[in-house]
Amino acid sequence: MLKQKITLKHIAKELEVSISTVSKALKNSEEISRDTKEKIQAFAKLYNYKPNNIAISLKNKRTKNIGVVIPDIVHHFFTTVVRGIEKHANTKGYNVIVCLSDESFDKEVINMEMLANGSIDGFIMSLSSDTQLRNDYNHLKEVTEQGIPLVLFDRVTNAVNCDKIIIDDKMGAYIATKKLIEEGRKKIALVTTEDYLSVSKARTDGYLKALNDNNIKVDNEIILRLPSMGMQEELFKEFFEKADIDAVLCVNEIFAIYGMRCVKDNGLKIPEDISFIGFTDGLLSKYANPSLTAIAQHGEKMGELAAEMLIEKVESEDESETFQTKILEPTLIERDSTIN
Amino acid sequence: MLKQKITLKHIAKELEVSISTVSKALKNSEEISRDTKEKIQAFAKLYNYKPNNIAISLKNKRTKNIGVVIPDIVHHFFTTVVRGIEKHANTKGYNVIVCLSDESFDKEVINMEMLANGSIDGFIMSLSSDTQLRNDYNHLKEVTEQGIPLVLFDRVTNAVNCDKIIIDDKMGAYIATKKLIEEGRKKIALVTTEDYLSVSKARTDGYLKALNDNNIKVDNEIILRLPSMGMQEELFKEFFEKADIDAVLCVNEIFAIYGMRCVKDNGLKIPEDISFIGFTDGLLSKYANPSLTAIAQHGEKMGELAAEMLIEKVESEDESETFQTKILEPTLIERDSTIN
DNA sequence: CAAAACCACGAAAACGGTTTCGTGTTAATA
DNA sequence: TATTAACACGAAACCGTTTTCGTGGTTTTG
Repeated sequence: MLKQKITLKHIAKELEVSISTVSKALKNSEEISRDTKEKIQAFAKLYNYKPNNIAISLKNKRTKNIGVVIPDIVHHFFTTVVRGIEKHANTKGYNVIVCLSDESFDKEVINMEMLANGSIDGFIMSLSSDTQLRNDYNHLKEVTEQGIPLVLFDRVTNAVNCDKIIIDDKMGAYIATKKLIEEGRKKIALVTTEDYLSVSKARTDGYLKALNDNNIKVDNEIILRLPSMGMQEELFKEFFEKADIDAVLCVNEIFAIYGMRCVKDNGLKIPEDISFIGFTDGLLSKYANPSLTAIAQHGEKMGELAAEMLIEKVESEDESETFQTKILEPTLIERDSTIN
Repeated sequence: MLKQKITLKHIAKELEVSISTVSKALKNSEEISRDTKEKIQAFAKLYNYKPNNIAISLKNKRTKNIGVVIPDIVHHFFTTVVRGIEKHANTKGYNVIVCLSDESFDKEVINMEMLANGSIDGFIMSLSSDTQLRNDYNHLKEVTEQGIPLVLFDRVTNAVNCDKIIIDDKMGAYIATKKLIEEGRKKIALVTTEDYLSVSKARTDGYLKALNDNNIKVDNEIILRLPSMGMQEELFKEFFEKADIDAVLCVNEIFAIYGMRCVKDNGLKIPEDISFIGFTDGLLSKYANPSLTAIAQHGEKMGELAAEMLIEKVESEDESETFQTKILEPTLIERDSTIN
């Protein structure tokens, strides 16, 4: 016994007026007489009429949907970004369609093609590692060529002309390294991933610059480059056993937490003997023991800004192809893994 | 210089055939001659024709979108569920629209009303705490009365007739408590939230039952009920200073991590002096120090199953109103915060 | 009192597809 | 050769809106 959704046609038939009259009456058009409008509006309210979004989308060529394509959602940073996007989108009456590329190029392409066929008004995305590795961005270019606005965040590329929003990863690594140097650390290790991830590269650069600026010689022996995001426990243990270091900068939380555990197992005290700073101020940093001094990425704000930039483009009439790249400043959150 | 999306109409005009012929040709209809089909298909391929999703949705009254409404996304459990949903939905050609209720009744209502007007084929949701507190489920009933399939997960209610999927929280608390008892613990504390959250209540029940089954008297002095999800540090410290306990069961990770820190500050050793078990096996449990023995909720599987149940209902023709409640079994993941 | 202006509403096209039904042409049958 | 069947395609309705344009009836104006 379903309460079928009521349409303009139903109302029109019931009230013996035309569909156009109903449509206009519900929009409070001046064309329609007071009496008729009241009658129609009352009827619509009584039967809880709500216009069909799909029909409106078809007519307006506007879906009020934003497509968000990210590599992973079980990842604190991306999650906070999604929250930021959703938050802003919601206030503007937009819904968020989330697609996961799972770090795979193919999935990224499929998801985008799917959504690009009318399902969304614009994209917000962060590149999969696979995509960055292949260096193939044709799927992004196709989308922008069709006039669909695109905002890239965090993992971006120069190969595509669109709005971008990143945090200054180089600066983040720089201030983190500087902090360690100011503590008096001389042998600062870096734990990172291989360079094809744009962010890892930038962070490494910041680390190197800080060392150079402070006349500390770079020692490749105390830079650990992990082949992928997966944890390689042996590599870790081995590194921390033989490395002669008094501070560690890690490009993510998990590396930092894991590193801290290794050095504690080796009998070192944090932060007395060795300091740690990790990227991405997430749950782990906050609740680690000792709590981890971290570089905050401000994911939520990033999401909000991305949504704002996108919706602005979506709703603006002018087709001018001017794109901006916003750079957010990271913040050092001092906790117990460094000396205050 | 935009490459406008090509439509059937464009193809029809260009090839001087009717729109219907183009439509049929692209579906490889027997009605159309081999020659014409080849010509049309070649042309469509060349210009990369893809049908407009919105138009198809309007015609079919099927959007191939699933609406997911959850209280929060920056929460490991919900995140894993979303991943599970997305994973299954993706294989079935569905997209996932994520809406956050932010634990607010009003937002939950608004989001559902928004999506219910044709944007989605069905809902997967977990109730906001506000909704559970008010005990008002009319927005859910309206949706189901309109014939929109609904699957409730984790935070569910008996007040609504629909498919549900939960984990056996009572059992989870029971096996956790039992594990602690088997370790020889006698004074097992419980750290929980107030009972209006269905899951907290079930977990408390399991805890109580395990104590009863093992003839341990319930001591209300060692049960800490926090008013909300927000951390109340003082309450924590106070509790752990005065409580005479040798084990702790916490209804979430954060409570457990924080509790562990408190008792360590008090000079106790984990797990020698006191054991900890926490609910929701997330990142924190894995990377805590010591790592936290936890009750795994299997969020991803839950999401997959929810999506499966929903899509089944969406695609099934029969209108039979038979609903099922699936109950997943939680698992104890033993780590270093308990004695093996 | 005829012409112009206004009012209140309906018809129809449009958005981009799918699908049913009809129809003109050719080929097979009686 | 007349009849019928098969073939290949087009017209039109439909999904639920919005919006432009037209029109019959009433009111104002000259």
